[in-house]
Amino acid sequence: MAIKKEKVSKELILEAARNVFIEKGFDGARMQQIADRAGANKALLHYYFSTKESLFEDVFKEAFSTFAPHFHDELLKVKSFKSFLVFFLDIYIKLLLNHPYLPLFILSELQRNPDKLAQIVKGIVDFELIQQMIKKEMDDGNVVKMDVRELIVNILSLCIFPFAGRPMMQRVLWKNDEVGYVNFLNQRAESIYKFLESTLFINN
Amino acid sequence: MAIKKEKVSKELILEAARNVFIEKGFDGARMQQIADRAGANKALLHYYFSTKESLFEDVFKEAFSTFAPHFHDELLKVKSFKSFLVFFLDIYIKLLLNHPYLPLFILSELQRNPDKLAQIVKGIVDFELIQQMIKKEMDDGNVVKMDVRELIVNILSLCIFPFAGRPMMQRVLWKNDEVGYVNFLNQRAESIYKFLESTLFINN
DNA sequence: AAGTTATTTAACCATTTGGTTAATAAAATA
DNA sequence: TATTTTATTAACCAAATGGTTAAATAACTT
Repeated sequence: MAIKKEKVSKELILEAARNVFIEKGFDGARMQQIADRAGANKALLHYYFSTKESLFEDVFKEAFSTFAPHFHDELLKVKSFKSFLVFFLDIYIKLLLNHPYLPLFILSELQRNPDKLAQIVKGIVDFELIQQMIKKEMDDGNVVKMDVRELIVNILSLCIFPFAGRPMMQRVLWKNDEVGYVNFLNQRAESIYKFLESTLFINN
Repeated sequence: MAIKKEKVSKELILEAARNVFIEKGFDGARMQQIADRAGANKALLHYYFSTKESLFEDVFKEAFSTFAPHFHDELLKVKSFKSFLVFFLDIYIKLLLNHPYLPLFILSELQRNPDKLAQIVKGIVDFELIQQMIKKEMDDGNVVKMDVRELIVNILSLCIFPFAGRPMMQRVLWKNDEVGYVNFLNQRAESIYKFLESTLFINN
């Protein structure tokens, strides 16, 4: 049986690199494995992306952009923090369901190489507008007063940890029942909202 | 200046291995670096711990035992979920403050090698008693009714994520102000309690 | 079609890495 | 003290790994 030869290109390599790096991390990833998964010769990786570091940086930057919450347009359209929260939880949990390995990948690579990688992704994420918006809602008496950054960390904790901590949580709390855990994750946006509702909102 | 020769032993090697593995992960760790940091010859690592894998497993098991919440005695002594929560947050956040790199280490290694490592740490962590206790408190009307496992995940999220997500959170929300972030972490036990109080407890 | 450029590959290469060996030094034991 | 066991080391080794090179093939240009 002849080996089916497909078009090999920069994009196929990037795609393979994404998979391998996110699965194994920078240190665990092998250029040969990326080449194999792309159906390409290893030298071709160096032809398009000069070094492993450089290829990784491309992957990381893109991954970070995906993972980092973006607020631009929806922030402006929305009329209260309450509806923002509903909206945000919906899209962000959906995103994590589509990219469940991103959190741990981003966080561990960032920890292993904080300065260099932070440099690479500088300016991609910006919480300024959100912070202002929440602050205003607190001043207006719609949201319970607390440290805004703390509130954001709490919300992100509740979103991200179930994905990042899955290898542990699923085992010890769901007795390794994958279906059950996926159900839990699928409900996550609503669960978080319900959980937070009574804590956060005044005049409800 | 003569090089000071100290006693080199199994414990020094383990100590060095702990540091290096937790800092770099299994794939990023180098036996030579562990040897150097222990002030020992590389062959000595293989004398005491036969392979890198085996040395890593020892380190991982110990690290997991430290990281995993333990409930034994305090669970029995405590009279309500409310006081349990106060107690738990205090000791667990203190533990994380003392071992801030553990969460990301455990979680990423567990994700890279779930089955093997889960096998190694099987039985170390057990949430059964806690779940029963919380369930009873819900039935008694002291705690708001919800899925118990979900509640536990929420609490652990709020505890662990600020540490695991520090490389990202500190930059984007604290503008890389280390002192500010450490303050935040130091307050964490109280903050979490205050945040949860209004959500969780009935008749307060 | 001829010439030029871009893509792709097989074969190498130097370095790093986990691991081994055989010999030495230090303790323990008799 | 003599001997046996334990601890420690320098020197190696084979495999793996990121990276290079020079040649071949395919794709454009003219």
